[in-house]
Amino acid sequence: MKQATLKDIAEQLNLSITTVSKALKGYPDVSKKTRAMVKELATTLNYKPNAFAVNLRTKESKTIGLIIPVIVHHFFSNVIRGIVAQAEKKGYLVIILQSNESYELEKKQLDLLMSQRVDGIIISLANGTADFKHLNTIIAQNKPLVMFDKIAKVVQCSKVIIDDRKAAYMATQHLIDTGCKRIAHFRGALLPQNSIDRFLGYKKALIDNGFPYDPSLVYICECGDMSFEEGQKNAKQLLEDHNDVDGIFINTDLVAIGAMTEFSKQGVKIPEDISIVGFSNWFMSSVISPGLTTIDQPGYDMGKSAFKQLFKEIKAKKKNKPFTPKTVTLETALVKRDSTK
Amino acid sequence: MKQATLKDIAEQLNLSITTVSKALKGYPDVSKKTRAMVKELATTLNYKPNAFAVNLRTKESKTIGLIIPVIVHHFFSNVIRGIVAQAEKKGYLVIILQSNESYELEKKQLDLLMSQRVDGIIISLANGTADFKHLNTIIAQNKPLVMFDKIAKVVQCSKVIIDDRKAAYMATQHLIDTGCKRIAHFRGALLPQNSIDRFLGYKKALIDNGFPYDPSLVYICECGDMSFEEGQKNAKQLLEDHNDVDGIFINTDLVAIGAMTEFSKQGVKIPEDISIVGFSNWFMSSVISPGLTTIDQPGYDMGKSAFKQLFKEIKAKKKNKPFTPKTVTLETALVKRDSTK
DNA sequence: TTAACAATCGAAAACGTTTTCGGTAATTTC
DNA sequence: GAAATTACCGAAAACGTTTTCGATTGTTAA
Repeated sequence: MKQATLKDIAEQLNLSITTVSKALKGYPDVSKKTRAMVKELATTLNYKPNAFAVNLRTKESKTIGLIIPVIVHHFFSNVIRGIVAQAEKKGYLVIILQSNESYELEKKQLDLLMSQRVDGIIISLANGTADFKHLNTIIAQNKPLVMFDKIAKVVQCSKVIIDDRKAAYMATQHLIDTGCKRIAHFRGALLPQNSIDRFLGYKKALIDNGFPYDPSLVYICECGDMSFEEGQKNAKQLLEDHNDVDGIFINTDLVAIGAMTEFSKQGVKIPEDISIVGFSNWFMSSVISPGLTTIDQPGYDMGKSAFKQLFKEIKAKKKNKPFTPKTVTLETALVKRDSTK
Repeated sequence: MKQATLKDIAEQLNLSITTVSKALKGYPDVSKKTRAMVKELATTLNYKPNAFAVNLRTKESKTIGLIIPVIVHHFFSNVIRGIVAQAEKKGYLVIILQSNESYELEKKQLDLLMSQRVDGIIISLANGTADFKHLNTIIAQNKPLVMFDKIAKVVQCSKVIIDDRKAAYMATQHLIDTGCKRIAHFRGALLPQNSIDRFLGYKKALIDNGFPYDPSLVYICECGDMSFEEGQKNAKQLLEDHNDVDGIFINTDLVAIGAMTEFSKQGVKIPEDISIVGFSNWFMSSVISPGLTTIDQPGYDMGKSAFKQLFKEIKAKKKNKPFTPKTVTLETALVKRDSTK
């Protein structure tokens, strides 16, 4: 029992393929009787239009591609959820690819999506991506493209982001407001824009409050799979290097939790001895003890917003209307818990 | 600059579409000179075969569908990662849909995937799914189908599971071995097979060890979005109902963590007063304190295995070979941490 | 020289839709 | 009763591939 086609229905009812097609699509020039007949047979045969043929004919696939660095990640899986939910509302399917933070894979996957003729692409860049030719190729081919979170500012396409600098500023300011005098920062790798911006926000908050900026208080971690361990490692190092640090703004919750674990092990009390602010508001951060003060990064909303933006561009392209890229900046909020005073 | 087609290349080189196609696909009946010419122009034009046309012609999409109850979930996102990684190796793309634990949505999404003509489907059932007509329809249409984790035993298709009953038995036995005398169980909803099996494993371990089975020690939670809160609620209830319980086997890590939080709040010491064993081995469970003893549920491997199984069926179908459904059972292990003695 | 044979190419059909453009029959209008 | 209109239907082209089956050269064997 293979899938039924228009031809099958047409033959059984002694109609033409044309009429069957029009009956199913509600064209006005087919009588009520035949329309009913066709529709009935279609459901009993469990007819489903062949997407390949429809796509070939209409030149759209009702499918979009999504490339993200990692899937198993609270923030990104929330983004996926937002995109998938919104896409489904508009009748779109989502093909998900994981770049594994690799530039090479990212390139290949973009190619794959292009040959799959998806209607649009949403992407969050791999940490390793420093060259943007592959993205510009997509844009040159007039394929709608939206970047989110890990973006490249120089690429001319729509973007959905948070104001990392402002959020980091808020986080650092909160440490200052609660009495911290010497504030360290565990930052991410040098490349992705957000770890740069978060660092700059941290630095600016210090300077605006008349604190000296001390580079020796800034620790780098790659924030990859080993984030938790890197947090532990940096915490250990910090305790060896400095004995006067009383606050840390940490790039990511997971690193922060790693650091907290190390501090607990060494008898350093949080927040009495050291206050900590994380970034992302992972679910986990509300569950550990003490609860981690952090910046809420709205993953679901970013996904939703990214799809909405993409959808606009897809529609505009369909009507041959020009479209100027737009950058949407979502609000973040400081979530106060018990890791700060 | 739109995407190039075979026709474009053919016209520019004064060749037929046929020859261009054959040149690109390495047919032997095209001279080396023309083959080289064609390939060169193809790359400079950035030619990518139109997947719609290829699919329509070859009747396969190199795409599979995946339906899962929730995306933002440590176990499921690991499964996704396993499937996506394995699929990519074989040149397959994955369309992901989230059923939100809804039977109705699940049905619709299966329809969507069928009309999309995916080459096969991997699914983990929604909790609400008690009727399996929609699955049998897929099988009747001869579309490869693999179920994992939340399965329906009566549906005749390949399955990838763990031995929930055995794992639960192990968990309960561990509580008994470490000295617990009165052991409660927080179980999942009544429907999904695994919460039934875990319950049965718990019960059997009690009986095999000469413990009485006391239904009043079994608490139910839906294990949906509110899992953490349900864990808290059940813990509170348990403290009101019983003062002699010294061990709990809990259906899911997240519920377990909720319970632990509640116990800590009420001054109940873990594991001194009550020992706890969870299920799934979420990353979080290794990070909280005390660390949660739990059953490791190998999400990544399940995903990998599910795709491998599906791939076999797809290949078999292509060759018109019959295929008998196979059930793969993956091993689980008890991960001992500090929530048990 | 002719027949056989490679080597190289192309015409055409097919996959299943959608949509344009006519065509026929039935109905209405004058 | 002829003309105009409406209601209903179908032929055919197109979307971009893949693949079968010939067709046309030039080359070798008899």
